[in-house]
Amino acid sequence: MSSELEVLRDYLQQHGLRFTPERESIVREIFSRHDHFTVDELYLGLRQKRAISRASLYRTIPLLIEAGLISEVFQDSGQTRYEHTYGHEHHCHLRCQNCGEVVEFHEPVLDDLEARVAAEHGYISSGHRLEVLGTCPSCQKKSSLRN
Amino acid sequence: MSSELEVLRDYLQQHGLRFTPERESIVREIFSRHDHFTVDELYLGLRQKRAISRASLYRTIPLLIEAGLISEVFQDSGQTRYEHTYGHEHHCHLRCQNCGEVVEFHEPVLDDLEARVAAEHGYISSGHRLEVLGTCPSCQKKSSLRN
DNA sequence: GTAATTGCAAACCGTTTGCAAACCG
DNA sequence: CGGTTTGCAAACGGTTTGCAATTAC
Repeated sequence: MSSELEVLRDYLQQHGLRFTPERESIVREIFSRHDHFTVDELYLGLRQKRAISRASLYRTIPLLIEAGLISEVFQDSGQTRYEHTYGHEHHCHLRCQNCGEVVEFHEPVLDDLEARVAAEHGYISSGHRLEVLGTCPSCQKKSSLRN
Repeated sequence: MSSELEVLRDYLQQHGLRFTPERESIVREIFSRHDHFTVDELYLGLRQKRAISRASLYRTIPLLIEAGLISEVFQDSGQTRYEHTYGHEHHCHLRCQNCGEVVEFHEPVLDDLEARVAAEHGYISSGHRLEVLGTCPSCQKKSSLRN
């Protein structure tokens, strides 16, 4: 069981890339937060510790995805949101269309369904993304007050 | 059972909006194609019949989504892809990460799962989006040839 | 008649890229 | 030392918006 930094180091080495302090800081920052972040939020969070350009963030993110450390979660009004996934059980998202609140849930059934659907069409599956949309309890209250 | 144009007309009327020839053409074009289109593809398709500005397309699409005629399918290298959904059974997508091929499939289990997951968190659900990712048969062959 | 809609062109904004200096191995 | 990485600023491309003319109702 290796840490995210070891995963990064190994990935870089295997691809003839370099382990730089910038890349280390980015991974540290990403694994210190537990939210669905945008590149800009990451930039602002990092800025307090070490100045890193947005360009480097944009260049690093594809590497981290390739290395299996993070993944795209969804699009939020034009911006992509990411989460760290390495070391975490796969999960899906339940999102309130009104306020944007996100709840994570785990449904083992989906793994079987993924494999079955893929097989039925001759595909080899490599993952799935399920988003359930709805209205959260507190937004339900708010809208019932308005009526 | 009403047609897509009637749905459009009703939606517009109920919201104090106008039924224009442009909006009619857009809906006709969308329901004449059976693919996952981008705004630009729609623009090029329409252009042959009636010139409509991209601005009008961008302004009309949110209305059609609100009216329940179309929905976003997924992001494809920066562009949003849509499909017409009115009159069609809800389905999900199996996508090849290599060539982008998309297969649609229907899994009734997901409707139950959607309702159950939502209920468990006090949500009222309004839909779900599941994307299964993998490698299609023909891309599997290609990659086995390379090795 | 009057408010909604259209097309145009400019603005917007997240993301990508060319380049020269800095730096990892 | 050589090739990679960085930061900067400019470019890019999809989408949004202000405005004046047009049009649905």
